[in-house]
Amino acid sequence: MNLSPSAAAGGGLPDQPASPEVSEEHKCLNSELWHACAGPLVSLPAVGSRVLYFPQGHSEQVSASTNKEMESQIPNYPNLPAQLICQLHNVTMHADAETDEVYAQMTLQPLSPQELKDPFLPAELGNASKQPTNYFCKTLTASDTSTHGGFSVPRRAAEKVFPPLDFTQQPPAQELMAKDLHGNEWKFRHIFRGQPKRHLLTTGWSIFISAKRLVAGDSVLFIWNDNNQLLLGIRRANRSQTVMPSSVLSSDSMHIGLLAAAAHAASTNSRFTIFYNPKSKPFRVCHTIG
Amino acid sequence: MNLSPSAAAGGGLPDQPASPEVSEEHKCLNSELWHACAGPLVSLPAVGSRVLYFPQGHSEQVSASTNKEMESQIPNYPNLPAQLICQLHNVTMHADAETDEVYAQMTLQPLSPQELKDPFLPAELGNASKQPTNYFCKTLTASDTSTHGGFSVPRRAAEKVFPPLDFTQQPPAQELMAKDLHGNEWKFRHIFRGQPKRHLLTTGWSIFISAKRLVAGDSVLFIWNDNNQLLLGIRRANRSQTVMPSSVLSSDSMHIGLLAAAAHAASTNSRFTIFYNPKSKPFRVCHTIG
DNA sequence: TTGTCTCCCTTTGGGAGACAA
DNA sequence: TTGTCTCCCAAAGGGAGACAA
Repeated sequence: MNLSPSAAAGGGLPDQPASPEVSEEHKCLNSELWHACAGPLVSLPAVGSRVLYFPQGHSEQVSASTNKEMESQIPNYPNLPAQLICQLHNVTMHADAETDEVYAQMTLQPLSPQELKDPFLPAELGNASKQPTNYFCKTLTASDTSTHGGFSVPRRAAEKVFPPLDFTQQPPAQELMAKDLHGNEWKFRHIFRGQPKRHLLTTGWSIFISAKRLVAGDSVLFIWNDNNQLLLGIRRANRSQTVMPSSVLSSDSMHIGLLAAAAHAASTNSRFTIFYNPKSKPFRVCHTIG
Repeated sequence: MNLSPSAAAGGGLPDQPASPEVSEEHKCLNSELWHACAGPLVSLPAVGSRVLYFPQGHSEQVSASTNKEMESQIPNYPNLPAQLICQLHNVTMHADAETDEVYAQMTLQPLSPQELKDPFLPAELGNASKQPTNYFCKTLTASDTSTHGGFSVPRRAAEKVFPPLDFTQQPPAQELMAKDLHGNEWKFRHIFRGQPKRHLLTTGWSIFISAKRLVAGDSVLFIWNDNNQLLLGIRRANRSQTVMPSSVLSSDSMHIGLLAAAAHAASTNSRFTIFYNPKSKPFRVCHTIG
């Protein structure tokens, strides 16, 4: 049993350096794919804009997503207001190495009272999330994820997003290459066959399904980027939460870390970094006018 | 492809409640299995004893184990000494849900100067880790982990640890049930066959190997507990580190959380919780005499 | 004593059209 | 239009002894 896409039949997984985390920093994750995966309700504030950050809300969200409960008291952070008005210095888009779920890393800097008095013209006011048009998203059926056979491509989706088939061939078929969020390539046979005729992805599909551990109810989405590359993203259905950082940090440290980092930044007006998971409860970075 | 042990051929995986983390708290992980997995160099301090805790060392260790680098400055914790003399209030043994690697959760309380003056008689001084005798540990070979065939049991190990076979049968064989660190049961066919004769685990073995994602170089260990149950633990070979808590906490928060929790506890003499991973660099909870 | 190989046969599962919702 | 089924055949894989380190 070989779950890696580097296996014979599947697409070639490029050799990974020791730390995938580091390598990911170096290449830019496709913004349209990120937004397509995040969904139409998610928008990222623009760099330079002012945002409201709620440390307590964020802490609760992390707590919920890791299924951890507090074991002891949380220290009080008298310097930590319920909400911080911050300037957004940096946003980078990421995808979890295990699950392909998208998240963003943001560098925030709390604004001093003086800076808050400064006039502020928001450069772009709430730039709505630009959902790409040249894409399709399909929720996987039991047949799509079964071991017998491949993926049934909705007709309009195939016609809109996949390169046109050569219908002089019998049957019409081609090889598709698609890059996932980490830049790994996956190879699929795209064929138009059956009675009645329909578009299917066959060879390569089941390797993708098992490598990404997709099940019926999860969604896949295909999209073309500006660089004429086919991209492939995932939206996982909600399911029993994974319990992530066991054996590394106690839940106390996790909570306190988040609050302490914000408190320290607030008292020194220095930058701090948060992870924004668009899939959690409504996150509390909001656009605001200074 | 079904990787769960609840599948037809394998042992029955008991129904899991929504949160495995919580359920694990309720049952007591077998101490001998924990120590066998942790190895002979690891010993846990006794509850009530005094220990030295090095927050900075712990922080660096977590940093190394998660492959995360700091993105911004760490605040200074003026109240946080380089080492804290603490009383150990609680120790619980755990195993990572993903990897089965053992770790311990400890509740520490920094001692006040007054308490430090109190006479202190260590109840048990450095109780050496009690390695069980009725156990064996084998490093898996390429054959043990290949898809063709099962697990070759070293002869003495099988005779010492497995129930004796009925040699009047031809071939002698029995069914073994073994519980892993999470209490899940795995079923194996134990047979004595071949030319020359040897002990083998066949049916059920490959399901275990793929479910636990074991590879050649990893080790398995079998042990009997007081309750007459066969237990099954894992020691993984060192390999490229997993990058654990991505998309949950920034590395900054992780560092700061650990230090801030210790600093807060130190200044208030309140209890705090740490995770002790015996596999990392020598950890810095040391026995000490008050 | 035990790790690897190869052989044999069962099981799994890709890939096709049939058929029905 | 597309989800599921079944059929057919290729590939994967378990379980056995052979053989050698």
